[in-house]
Amino acid sequence: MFVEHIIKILNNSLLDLKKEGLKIEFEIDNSLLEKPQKSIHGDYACTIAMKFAHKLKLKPIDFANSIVEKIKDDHIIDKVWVQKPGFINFSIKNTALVEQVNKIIEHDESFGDFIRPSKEKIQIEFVSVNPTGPLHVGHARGAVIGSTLANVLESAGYIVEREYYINDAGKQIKLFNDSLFARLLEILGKENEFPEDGYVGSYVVDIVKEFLEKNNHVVENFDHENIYDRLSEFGMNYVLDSIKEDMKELKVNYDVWFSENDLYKNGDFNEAIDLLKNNGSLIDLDGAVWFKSENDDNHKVVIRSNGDPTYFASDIAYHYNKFIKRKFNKVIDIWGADHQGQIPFMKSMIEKIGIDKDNLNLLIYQLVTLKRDGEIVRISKRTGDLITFKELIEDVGSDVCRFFFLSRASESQMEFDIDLAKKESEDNPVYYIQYAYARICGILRLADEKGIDYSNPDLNLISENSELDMIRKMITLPEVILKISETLGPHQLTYFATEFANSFHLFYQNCRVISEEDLEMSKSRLRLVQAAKVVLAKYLTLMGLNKPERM
RNA sequence: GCCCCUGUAGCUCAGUGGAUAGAGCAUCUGACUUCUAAUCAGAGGGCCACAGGUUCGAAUCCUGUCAGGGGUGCCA
Repeated sequence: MFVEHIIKILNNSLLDLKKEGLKIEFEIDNSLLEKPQKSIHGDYACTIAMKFAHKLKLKPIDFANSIVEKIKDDHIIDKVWVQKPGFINFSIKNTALVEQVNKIIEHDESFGDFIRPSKEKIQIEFVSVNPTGPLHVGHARGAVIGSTLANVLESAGYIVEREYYINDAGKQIKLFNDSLFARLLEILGKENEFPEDGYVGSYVVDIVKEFLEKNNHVVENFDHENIYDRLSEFGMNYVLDSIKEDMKELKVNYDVWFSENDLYKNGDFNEAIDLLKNNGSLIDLDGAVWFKSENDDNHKVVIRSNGDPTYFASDIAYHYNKFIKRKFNKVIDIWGADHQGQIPFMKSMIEKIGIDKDNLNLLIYQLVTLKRDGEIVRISKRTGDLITFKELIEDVGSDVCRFFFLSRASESQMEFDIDLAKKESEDNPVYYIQYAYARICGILRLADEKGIDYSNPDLNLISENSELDMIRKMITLPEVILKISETLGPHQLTYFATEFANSFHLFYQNCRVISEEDLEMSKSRLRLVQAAKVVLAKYLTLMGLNKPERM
C-alpha cells in the first residue's frame, strides 16, 4: 500500500539527515501521515515537520525542505512538495494508481482484508435483550452496530465470534413467567392475581393462547407446578424464536446463543465468586454480599440478602467465562446508554478476575426515542406500548433500516420518526449506493452480451480525472476497515461508501464505457468498472446490505 | 448533588490536533435521442451553544457556564 511506501521513504530520508548530524530520535508512523481534504494538497501529507521541528530548533518549513531534499526519484511518487507551515505533500503517479485496478480484481471478495499472524480472538456481544417480549425499534440499533462491527473486525483479520446473551435467569424472567401463568388462569376462568409490574402486553395473551392450542389436555389434568414450568418453557422458546426470526430479517447472524442459566449449572458462577472472595474483592454487609469499591463506599450488591444473585453477579460469572474459560483476547459488549452506569463496576471487576481492563470494551449507544404522529412515544416492554422490530422492517425494509441506524455515530442520540421514515424510505441514501451497483452490473451485463473480453486491457489508457479519482477512492477501503477496527465506529462505512458511489456516478456521467469507436478504451474502462464492482460489493457486504443487480 | 453522552447549514447528521469546516434532505438554476436521470454539474445557506485556556495550528484537547438526553447501590 502507498501509505507504507511513503512512510518508508520518509524514514529513509530521516536516516540520511541523522547521518549528517541531526539529532533525530523519532520515527514516522501512520499517525503522521494523513489524507488531505483538498486534492490540490496531493494524495498524502506528512505533518512531521510541524510536530518535531522545535525539538531540532528548526523552523517547520526548513525541516520539511531538508527532508524533501533527501527524497529520490521513485516509481510510485509523482511529486513531493512542501507547503505553508510545513506540510510535506505527496502525489501518486497515475501508472501506480492504475496498477491497483488489477490488484483489486485479483483480491476480489478479500480486497481490503488484513491477515493478522497473532490470530486474536474477539467476542462481540450485542442486543442480548431479556427474552420476555418482542424486540422493538430501539434494539435494532444495537443489532445493526454489532453485526456491522463484527463484519469489519473479521475483515481486519480478527477471529470474531458474535454472541447473544440470553437472560434466562433472574427476576425479570420470573416476572414474565408469572404474567404468563396469571393470563393462563384468567383464560381458564380460574382465580388469579396479575403480578404487580407484570408484563401486560397483548403478546403475553397470544403466547398463552398458542400454548393452550398445542396443549389441549392441560385443562383436564391441571397440575399447578407442572403447568407453570411447561408454560414458562413454552413462553421462552416462543419469544426466542421470534427474536431469531427478527434478526434473520435484519441480516444479523449470531454464532452463539449463550444462556445465563448455564453459568449456574456449569459451575462458572461459583468459580468466579470464589475467585473474588479469595482475593478480597467481596465484602459482607447488611446480610448481602457486595463487590467492594476501592475509592469510596459505593459498593455494589452481588448476592442479595435473600440469597438471590443480582444481574451483576451473572455478569461477573459471564465475563469470567468469556475471558478465563473461553479465552477471548478481547471482548466487546454493546450496550444501550441505560446501562452506562455499570461501566465502572465492570471495568473494576475485570481487573479483579485478573484481566487487563482494556481488553473489555463497553461500547455504548445512545437511546433511540420514537416519534409517531409528531409525538414522542415512550417505549416500555412491560406496558406493551411498543413499535416492534418486525413492524419496522416490514414497513421500510431491512436495507433502509440498517442504513439509517448505521449512519449515526453510536454516541449520538437519535430520534426515530416513524412517519418520516416511512415517507422518506423511497429516497433514502442507501439507494444511491445500490443504484451505483446496479449500474455497474448493467454495464458488465452489456459487455458480456457483446462478448467483449476485458480480462487484460491496456490500463494506461485510463487518464481522466474522474477515472483516477475513483481509483483513489477504491484504495481507501483497506484504510477504512483498519480505522473502523480501531475506533469501533462502524458508521464511517456509510460515509465512505457514499463517497465511493459518488465517484462512480461521476465517472459514469463523464466517461462512456462501452463504445464501438474505441474498443481498446472500452476494455480498459470495463476492467475499471469490474474493480469498482469489487469495492462496492465489499462495502455493501460489510454493511449487511443487499446487492441489487437491477433497480 | 454526582457520573456518562450530546450541542456543527432551515432539517437529519459526518468531521476523535492540520490547509478555505463537509454530506444528504429541503430551496433555486442547468444537463436525458445515453452502458438505468433512483444520476450529474452549479448556487445560496455557518459567531462549529457560550466564555476562557493549552500551541506553530482547536469544531476537535483542558476548565467553567448554559441547554437536551441517560444513569445514580438488594431493577435489568
